[in-house]
Amino acid sequence: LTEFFVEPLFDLPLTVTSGQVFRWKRVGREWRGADGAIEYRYDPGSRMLWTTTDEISARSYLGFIDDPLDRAERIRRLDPRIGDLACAGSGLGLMQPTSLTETIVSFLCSSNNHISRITRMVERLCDAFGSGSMPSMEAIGQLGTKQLRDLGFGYRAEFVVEAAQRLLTLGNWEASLRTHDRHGAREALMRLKGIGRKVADCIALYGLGHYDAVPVDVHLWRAYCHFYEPTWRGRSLTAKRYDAIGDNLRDRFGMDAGYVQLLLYRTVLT
DNA sequence: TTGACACCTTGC
DNA sequence: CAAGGTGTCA
Repeated sequence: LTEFFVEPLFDLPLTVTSGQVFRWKRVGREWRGADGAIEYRYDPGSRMLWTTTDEISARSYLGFIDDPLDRAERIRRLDPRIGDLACAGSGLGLMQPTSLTETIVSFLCSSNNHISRITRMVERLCDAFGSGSMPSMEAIGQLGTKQLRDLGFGYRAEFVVEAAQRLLTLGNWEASLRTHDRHGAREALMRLKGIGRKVADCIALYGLGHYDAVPVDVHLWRAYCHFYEPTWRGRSLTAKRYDAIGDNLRDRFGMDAGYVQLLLYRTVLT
């Protein structure tokens, strides 16, 4: 049981509501969140964070870094327009959840879906096991697709169960995924039904720590067209254009590419 | 390589 | 009627 003070520069509510994780919610005056079996509570008034893990791990999870202004300045130097967003949003953290199972399940649920429903689906899955925490991949692999449909997963029920079963055939699937580099991880993940480029890149960025992964959703597509490729406005997001966007942002921002993606996404979000 | 379409639910 | 896409098929 750990309690610590969160620096004023870090914006926890902004960070945990930015679509990187889905099990945070406001309860009265405070915020409560969960990552796998780890629990969090935060009081915005006192800026105190309470957690069942240790402070180092909690800060890593939240994407807290010591030099957010340096990162913002670094980005501003590479592209002043994006840098202005970075300076304004320097309290936004790039999260690193420890539960890879939760990240995979969450983003499997994210396709063609609302954040509010993604949250409901993940919460219901956790509640279905009584513990209230994310079940193991083994437990998920043993679920029936009907059970998940009853929990509101819709057609993604098949994706989740099949993905779990496929991963489990790897034997030590988590260690296996973590040995890959960014591209290798994406290739491996995309072999699973229900995981395309976008979902694979989300898992690589948030779940596997590949900070140069660039998930491209419809919001980032619009923002990218606005800033970098006006001729693409109104066109469709093809696989080729998708990969060109990631390559370009990596050329421009290097290992900050994933964070730039988050900034742009968060900015466009209502 | 590109575009078109269906797909479970739910929130607006 | 669209939502942080993906699979499938011309």
